[in-house]
Amino acid sequence: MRENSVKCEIECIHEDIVAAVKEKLPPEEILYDVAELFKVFGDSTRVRIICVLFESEMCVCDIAETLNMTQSAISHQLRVLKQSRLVKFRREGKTIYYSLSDNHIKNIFNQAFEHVTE
Amino acid sequence: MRENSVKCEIECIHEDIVAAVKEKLPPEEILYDVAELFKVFGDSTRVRIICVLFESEMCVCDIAETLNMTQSAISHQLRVLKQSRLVKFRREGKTIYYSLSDNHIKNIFNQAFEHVTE
DNA sequence: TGTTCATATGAATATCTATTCATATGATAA
DNA sequence: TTATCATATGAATAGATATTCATATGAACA
Repeated sequence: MRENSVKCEIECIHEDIVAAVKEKLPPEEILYDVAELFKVFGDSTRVRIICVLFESEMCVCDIAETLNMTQSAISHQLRVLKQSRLVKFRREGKTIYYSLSDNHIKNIFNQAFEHVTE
Repeated sequence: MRENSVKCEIECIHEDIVAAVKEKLPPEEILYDVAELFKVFGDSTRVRIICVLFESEMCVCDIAETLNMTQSAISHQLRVLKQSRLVKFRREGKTIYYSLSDNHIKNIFNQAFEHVTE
């Protein structure tokens, strides 16, 4: 990866700063997990599903109807959210109701809303 | 899109809840922008660049060295961050120093760190 | 116990995007 | 004014992923 360096990497590196920052960086694994979390949030369908669930628990078909998408598309995305443990669900008769399972989500989204609306 | 509905969309929709939630949802455009923001955060290289910049402003080559990646790869990703106005830069001689341009980033990342480390 | 129906899923496709490689750009320093 | 070098960029490629379509699953209810 570093093999195709251009000249500046030989000339202009501030070794002391690089070393200091390297030491302060969170573990690789944590940074990877953070990116994975944001990746889940980085799709407008999932963002819309999450915002729907901020308002009310809902079954798959209601979410699909609300967002004007197919039941299948919503179900696939709910799976992604389930695998990330961002949503939970309960059964009532034949219907399965989905809801958010984490408090951080609201905080993260509030900050994001502030950012994009300022 | 709604044409290929399966039966439940005819049978099991709770029209009142759907209508109420639809009304409360933020505008489409805002939701789209939020997803776009998270999409930028949803890449481990960009997460690492941002975390580097939490510690110190840095030139492209220093970031590349710190993260053990090529100058080109970092430059491409810095462009994405610039276009989203998440980083700013200043020139000093031949060197260009990059830094974060927004306060919300730190808050959003702190929440994300809390989420993944709990 | 069999049927119904809300939900889940597998395969296919189309779109998007991160990195590499090679090279351009353009501000600085001489 | 020219040479240098830190940075930027275009094209190509490989890998990821969102949606669709068709169909499976399995809990509830009769």
